[in-house]
Amino acid sequence: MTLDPSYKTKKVITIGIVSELTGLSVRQIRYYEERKLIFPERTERGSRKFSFDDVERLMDIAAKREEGVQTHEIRQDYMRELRKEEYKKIRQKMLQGQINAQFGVSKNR
Amino acid sequence: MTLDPSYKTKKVITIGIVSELTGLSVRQIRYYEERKLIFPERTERGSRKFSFDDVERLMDIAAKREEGVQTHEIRQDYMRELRKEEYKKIRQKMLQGQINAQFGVSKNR
DNA sequence: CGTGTAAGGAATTCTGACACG
DNA sequence: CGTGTAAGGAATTCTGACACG
Repeated sequence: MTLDPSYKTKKVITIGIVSELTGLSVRQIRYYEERKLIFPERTERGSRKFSFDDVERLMDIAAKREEGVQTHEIRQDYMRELRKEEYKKIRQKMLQGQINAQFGVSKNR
Repeated sequence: MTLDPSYKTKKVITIGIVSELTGLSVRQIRYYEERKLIFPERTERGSRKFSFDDVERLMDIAAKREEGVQTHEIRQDYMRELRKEEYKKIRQKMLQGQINAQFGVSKNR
């Protein structure tokens, strides 16, 4: 269970540098946010801040866009992935619950 | 041997955000660069870019400054640390050389 | 749909300098 | 020595809109 290295998820990179890092135009990056493909945070006065995770995701998006995949498809695929992750976690929890129950019963008998 | 996670050393953070992250004023950060305590990179037009490593180092510097340590002392201590690291690496290499020599000899006999 | 661009304003960053101490 | 500040300029970022397609 890796605790977030935090460097990867902390939102600290401005859009200009993200543009350099990804090769995308700032216009494209803003548009992908509008289409809810990425979720930068904002500084007090409204400037976008991105994480390295966002940068990687943008490179992923760029690759898909080059294949002609539309933004709404990219978003749907992404949400499906998230769902799968959720199920995994839930299954994991239920299993853990059963294990705990087993132990609980055998201990209290 | 951990290969640089690169998130930690990549220079992508602007001075304003570093200021928020560290609680230092941009004036202080610029001054510490002037005193050669940190070494940000520059964008094409000259804006400073820092890494998470730099941010951590700045928090370290801030702590020492609060203890009244002067910038030139902080720099000296830092260079001593770097020297020690160097020695370690060299010792390591020499040791490895001896080991290799041992193996070479025994194999060729 | 996805991206470029000009528009106008606000905030950022830069450097060199003066101030205080 | 270490840090604040006002100064002037350049570059960044933001939003909403028009353009093309």
